[in-house]
Amino acid sequence: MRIAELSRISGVPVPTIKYYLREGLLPPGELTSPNQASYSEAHLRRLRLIRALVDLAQVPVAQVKEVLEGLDSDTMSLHDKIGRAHRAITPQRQLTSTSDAREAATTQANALLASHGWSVEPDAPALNTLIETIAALRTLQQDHLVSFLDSYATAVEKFTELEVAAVTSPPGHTTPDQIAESVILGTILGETLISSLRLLAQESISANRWRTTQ
Amino acid sequence: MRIAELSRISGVPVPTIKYYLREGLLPPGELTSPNQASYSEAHLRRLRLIRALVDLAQVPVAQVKEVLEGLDSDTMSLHDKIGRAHRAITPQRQLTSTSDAREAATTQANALLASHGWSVEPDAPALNTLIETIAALRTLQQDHLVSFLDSYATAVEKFTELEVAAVTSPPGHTTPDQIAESVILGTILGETLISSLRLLAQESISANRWRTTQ
DNA sequence: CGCTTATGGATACTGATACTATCCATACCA
DNA sequence: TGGTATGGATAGTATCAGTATCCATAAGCG
Repeated sequence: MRIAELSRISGVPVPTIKYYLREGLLPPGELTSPNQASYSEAHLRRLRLIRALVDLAQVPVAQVKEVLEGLDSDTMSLHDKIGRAHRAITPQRQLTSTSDAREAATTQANALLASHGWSVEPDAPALNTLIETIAALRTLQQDHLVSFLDSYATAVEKFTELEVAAVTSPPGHTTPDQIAESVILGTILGETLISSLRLLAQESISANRWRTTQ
Repeated sequence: MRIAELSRISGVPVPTIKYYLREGLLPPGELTSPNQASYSEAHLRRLRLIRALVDLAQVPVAQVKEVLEGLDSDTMSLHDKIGRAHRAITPQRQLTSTSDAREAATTQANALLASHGWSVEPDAPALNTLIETIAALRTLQQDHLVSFLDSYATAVEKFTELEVAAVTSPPGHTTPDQIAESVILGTILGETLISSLRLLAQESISANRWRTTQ
């Protein structure tokens, strides 16, 4: 198919497709002549994947590129591909807390990891976020939220087990490529899914509880 | 205190504080003379709140303003304040799915809400996200993830109950203002917290399972 | 065959966002 | 009393995610 059809089917404007091609998010079409290329189903699928990450999961275009390069690699382990995806969806946050608040939060975060038997790299992107968030909540005197961390972690473990189960026992497809794509989509779009479910649950509970009170 | 001290304690540059003042995120200091103002502990606290929302939760500045205006309102119900916060952290997403995929996803989303007894407004910001995400996952042939939606929702309910408990039975403070702030922080920073915990759990499980395989 | 439309590739432009930088008249501080 | 800080206003900057324009060529139609 040509670019106009790709655009029509996907709903993505032609200039935007050209932009993704320029940025290397989308591999070039197969050239049939110097200024004519044909795009395949794989391009359509890739384009849809890009839009899901950009529009739904709000992943910056440059990070989407990183994720896709990981997906396309055939030397990288699945664990490393997941690491790339994690780095892509975790914004680099500067250290905003004071050093002693940060130290206390670090201790608490490490204790939490240890008590749940989670072993992660000390420079895991999410670890910094966790530490900074704990520090911020403490500084803002919201310690009660922090005290629920452990229960949060327990509930989160359930998610992750579900996800791993969903992905390692897939119904039909089983090529490593497809599994990798499932895992990455589960990681990234799963976030969007959980977030929206949480907000919906909150809205429902909140409506019952606080609609009339101040 | 003066602006230099506010900057020093908070770690936020003076020009940035001025920017927040201009944008109305931070109320003006009390003028002691035409070009001299003094800032209080309340300003420091508000500034920290702004930075937590902007830096940690990645809420756009314009949306932070919305949230704060909600917090400061004394006529708005807590439920409406939460609604503002939800709108602030849910990006307005254009409809990207085809209309029949969207229709199918809508049906499924509504069935999910019904089966969990969640009643939400039909224009709840998160509902659109949920629908679009389901539609995208189906289009990308990731139905197995969709089939776990129900278990996700069950796990999410636990979160929300925990959060409501954390907020409605606070240890010390109980003024409506403080409760509102706690709820909004729980809603927004809770998202950041859960997200980072999920990534950490994933990394740990992934390391054990997929470090060596492809 | 000729004419309109589409295409690939390159380059330039745009609008939004979140700051930074400068200026200036005044005020505090040693 | 002179150097630094301040409030307020205005202007400038960097980044991001597209859009727009151009051009030479190619495809499709009559």
